[in-house]
Amino acid sequence: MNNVQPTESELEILQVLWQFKKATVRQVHEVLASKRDIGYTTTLKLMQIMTEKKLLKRDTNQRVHIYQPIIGQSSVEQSLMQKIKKNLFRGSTSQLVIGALSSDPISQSELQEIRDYLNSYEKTNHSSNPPKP
Amino acid sequence: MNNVQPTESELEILQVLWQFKKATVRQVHEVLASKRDIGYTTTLKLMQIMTEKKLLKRDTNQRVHIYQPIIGQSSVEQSLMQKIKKNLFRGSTSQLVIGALSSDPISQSELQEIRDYLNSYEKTNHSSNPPKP
DNA sequence: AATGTAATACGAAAAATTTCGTAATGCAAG
DNA sequence: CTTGCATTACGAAATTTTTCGTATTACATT
Repeated sequence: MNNVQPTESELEILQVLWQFKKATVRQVHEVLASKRDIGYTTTLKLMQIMTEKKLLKRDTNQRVHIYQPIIGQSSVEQSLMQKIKKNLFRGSTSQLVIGALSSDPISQSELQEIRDYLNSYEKTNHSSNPPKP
Repeated sequence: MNNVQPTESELEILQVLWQFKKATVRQVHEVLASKRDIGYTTTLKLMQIMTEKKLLKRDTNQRVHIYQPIIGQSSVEQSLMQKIKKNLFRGSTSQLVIGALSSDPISQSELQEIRDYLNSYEKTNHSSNPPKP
């Protein structure tokens, strides 16, 4: 369940489904339509294609189909970040992180969140010279 | 010089040019071709299109044209990271950073690099409650 | 000057993604 | 039952991105 590369539009839809857990086409469409110009059948078609691609599954027992994401948010995050790291930061995780940090001003509380994460990371991971690809 | 969204292939080419500072089509092509199957004229055409789009500039004084990137690596990094943050991390910078961190194991030295960055960041930026979009 | 080589120019095909029109279907209200 | 409405199914157009074939041009070698 690794190298998933949803398209731009597919990501929009996954976003909604990750949040809602499950939803009808109409529900998803309403969210998309609130953000940009898009027709209902476009949303429908996309979700149908995503179902073929096994990005989503659907329950067709009811007249109104219920869709659910199959792939998890974190696995998509992972592969997207890996790709960016590879394509833009020459494979350097620290550069990627620093790039993320400089993408915007950040609040003290967010800063603290990150420090906490770093600390916990260090505790659970003692390998002083981890693998290089 | 902000919202640049190079395509996948365009990014490959920018990568090379950011590294080389300037290069001919052949030089760029050789790098791409070492990584994947691609024809010379494909590389050429891409670079010509990128020149039209003002992603690159070229010196046509010589028979062999010399290309240079117009957009900087950091501005592309910025807009890419912004986009991912928005589309995948619901706008949270700290989540983005944590996502970057968990994209792979990280070495002590890289970890230190990040801590250093955080420290310097805190020193130069005293706003305790920065803007939210 | 003629020829061979390597470069650019250009158009268009191929592939991938996004969009939507139209038809078919099932359900509910009258 | 029939009409109206909201849904899904489906095909294909439109758009964007990638790819490459062919033509043209400039230069170096002979």
